[in-house]
Amino acid sequence: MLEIIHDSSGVHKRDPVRTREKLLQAAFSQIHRHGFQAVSLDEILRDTGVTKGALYHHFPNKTALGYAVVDEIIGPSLVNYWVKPVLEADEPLSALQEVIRNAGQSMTLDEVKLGCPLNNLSQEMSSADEGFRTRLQSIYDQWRQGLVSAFERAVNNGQMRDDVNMESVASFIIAALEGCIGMAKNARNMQVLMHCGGGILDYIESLQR
Amino acid sequence: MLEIIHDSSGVHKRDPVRTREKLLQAAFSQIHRHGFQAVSLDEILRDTGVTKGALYHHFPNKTALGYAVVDEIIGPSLVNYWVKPVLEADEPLSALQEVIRNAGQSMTLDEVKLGCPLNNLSQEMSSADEGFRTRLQSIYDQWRQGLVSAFERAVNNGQMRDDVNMESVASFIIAALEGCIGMAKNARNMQVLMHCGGGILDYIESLQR
DNA sequence: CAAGAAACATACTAACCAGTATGCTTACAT
DNA sequence: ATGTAAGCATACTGGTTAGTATGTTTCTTG
Repeated sequence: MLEIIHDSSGVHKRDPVRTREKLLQAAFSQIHRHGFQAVSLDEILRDTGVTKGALYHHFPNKTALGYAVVDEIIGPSLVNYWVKPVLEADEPLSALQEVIRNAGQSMTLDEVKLGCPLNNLSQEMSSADEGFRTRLQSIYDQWRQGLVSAFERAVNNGQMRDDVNMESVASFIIAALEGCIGMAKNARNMQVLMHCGGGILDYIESLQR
Repeated sequence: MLEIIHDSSGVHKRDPVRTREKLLQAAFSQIHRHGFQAVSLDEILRDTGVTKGALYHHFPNKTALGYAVVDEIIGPSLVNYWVKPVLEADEPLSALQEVIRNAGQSMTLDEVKLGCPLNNLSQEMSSADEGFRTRLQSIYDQWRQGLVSAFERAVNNGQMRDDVNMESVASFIIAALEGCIGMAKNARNMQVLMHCGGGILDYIESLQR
């Protein structure tokens, strides 16, 4: 009666690496939108066209899928976007300001509404699941340590004041950034993001010498 | 066979006001710990000893209970703790610093682990339920407007620089505060809270004249 | 090419949870 | 005191969800 019209090739090619990647991406997207606990595995399966058997072949349970999203997507992309450019720059403070400005300008309202994946997950899961908390914490640690070593270079180059506690400054900047995005997310307002971001830029400016 | 040993008086006194209050408090506590969506109504009923019939007599559904927690508990307590003292003080900037210092010192590690109820709920619910978002946003608005009018007084008294955008400053301070608490919550670490808080205090100091 | 393992597919289960139906009890107004 | 409504109690329902059981197909390797 009904022809099989799916997969035009007529052949069921298998690509376990790609299947796993599709699951990770769909899971990330869903988690970003709804939070980990509110995510339905069935929804992920619908999004990807993968079946339950395949999902549970690649991941032992929902939590493991969440961990993989943190380790393989959220962590690397944050380091890549926020840490690496600052770490590699000749003028770390200016580079940091540039990254922040760039984020503020390139972010769409839709992205603002979703908030920062790292902060979202932290707030949701840190008290519910220790495995999430430690994984997310290690991302924050990388971020902070990246800023600190960038600051050390800036001080050595005579580009930055040396009368500040670099750990404190790094923590404060990260916290302020997450706070700004969270604020703008709730307000659904780009201007709030810009206002807050401006405060951070001013603060960083005050570290320059 | 089995005597009724509960309620020693032997009489079932009714106190609808108190019943409602118990539900609100238990709901607040559960929401603070687990987030709104993860809260089980059955758990609230267990905590309070109230039955499902009573709960649904006082609240039409779970969402309405959540709204009431925001309107009647989270909002008032935030205004009372963070806004009123600053609004009434002779020296608003110093008063704000004092409130922040006080919060940092009086907060226990357990409280830090739970995070800020306002921020927790915002991050969780702002994209999931518009009713929550607007209610929480109006709390943030009260806070911000409170700070702005405090700043206006400070400027008029010659206690504060007049070359800053007060809305921006207020937004930035609130965002930084929430960011700090969120950071410390995930780190489960009082020192992180103190470091970040120190950054905010320094920033406020830079507004003084 | 055969055999075993990896990769998937389908159907099912058990638990949980918000919400409902229904009936009983206390309080209050007339 | 009595009728009526507010306040509360209990049992149930329908839907959803993570996870499992079991079978089938594709791939790899000797």
